[in-house]
Amino acid sequence: MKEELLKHVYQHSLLTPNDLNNILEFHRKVEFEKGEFILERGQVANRYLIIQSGLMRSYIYDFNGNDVTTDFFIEKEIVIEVSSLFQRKPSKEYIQAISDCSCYQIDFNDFQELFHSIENFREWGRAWLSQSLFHFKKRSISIISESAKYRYLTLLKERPQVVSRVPLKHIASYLGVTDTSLSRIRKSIKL
Amino acid sequence: MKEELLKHVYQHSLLTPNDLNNILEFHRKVEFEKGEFILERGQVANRYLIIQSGLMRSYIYDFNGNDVTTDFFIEKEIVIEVSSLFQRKPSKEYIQAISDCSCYQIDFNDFQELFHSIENFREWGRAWLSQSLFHFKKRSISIISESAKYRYLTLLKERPQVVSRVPLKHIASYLGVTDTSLSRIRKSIKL
DNA sequence: GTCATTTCTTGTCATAGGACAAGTTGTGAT
DNA sequence: ATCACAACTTGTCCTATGACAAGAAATGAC
Repeated sequence: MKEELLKHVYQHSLLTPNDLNNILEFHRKVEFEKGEFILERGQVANRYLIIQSGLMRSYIYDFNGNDVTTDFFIEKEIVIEVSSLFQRKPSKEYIQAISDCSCYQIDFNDFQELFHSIENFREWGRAWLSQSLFHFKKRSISIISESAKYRYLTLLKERPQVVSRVPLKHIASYLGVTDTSLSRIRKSIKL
Repeated sequence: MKEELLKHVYQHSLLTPNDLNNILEFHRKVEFEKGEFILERGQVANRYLIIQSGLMRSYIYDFNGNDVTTDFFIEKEIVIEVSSLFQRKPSKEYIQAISDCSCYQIDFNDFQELFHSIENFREWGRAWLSQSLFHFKKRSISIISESAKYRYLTLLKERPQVVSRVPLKHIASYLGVTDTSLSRIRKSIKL
């Protein structure tokens, strides 16, 4: 189970079975209850997680004091606050479990050791970061140039698991609309 | 001149003078004329640049065929399309010189060699990528939760060089408003 | 210079989505 | 079962910004 999950996450054409086993060794199981914080504003992240079951979200308070969901994390995904973890600085974001979650965690120090000792692991890591950057670029463009309805339909298509399991208001803040508007968008789709 | 510029870009507490010299060796001067493309859609990026003088922008065509500016690059900044360069895949974006530019370039293969051989260089690289990710996250949040006027004022404060040297329409598409609106925003500020 | 093209401004009108408020439904705790 | 609270819906009204169009100003080519 652990092995299957982690191999899926770290699949990268160039990692040898040996490297992979070495990497897996450093992951240990952790559990979180619904509502629990994985990271809070002001803390320096010291690990990242891979979700085996459950659902999380990251969010931030904007200058009006509204909470804005920045991302969702579901099974087989990596839960990380990149800039806090890799720049060793206090997080602006919160990460919270939306449901009970069971995860594997790796500590920063162990990650560092692997990163600097396994060339193909850093290739994997860099590719992952690049992918993530691409994702956030796309998100900006989508907010700029697509209607709220279209953005919702896209999310529905690309992340149906998220849409069906997360409270509407969090989806709304992720999409950049009010919960009222999203409720109307849903209505207009059903009709 | 070269040395000063590149040392500024690669400043990272842990790089030794020796490492730094090693890195500088692989950078060579390149020039671009106004309007010239550094990268076009469909190409796989094979280098990145550091601008010594001049100004560039990256953009993408959204699904309506409008060009959306994704970023600006000025002196002392790194011009790169991360996901194309590090995932070795065709770029979705264009990068174009807005004015004549003189730059230093490093090829992907040389970068790879340095990246995998100098531990502190990869620390620098990872920190840079993390910072960049943070920047794009902030951008999404800003588009979601701030008014167009406020976003413009912020850009004006944080990147005055960009605002004063780039045609209004590119700034408008970067901010996610029409050029008409931005023109009105400018007017309202002057009054 | 002068012509063409691009950039920017301004006007009018339309509309997506916000603000606020009231209600309804759902869910969990005891 | 019932209470409290969170989640969602719906109504009314309002505003920031878009769409389109016409003109003015700046820029560049010859």
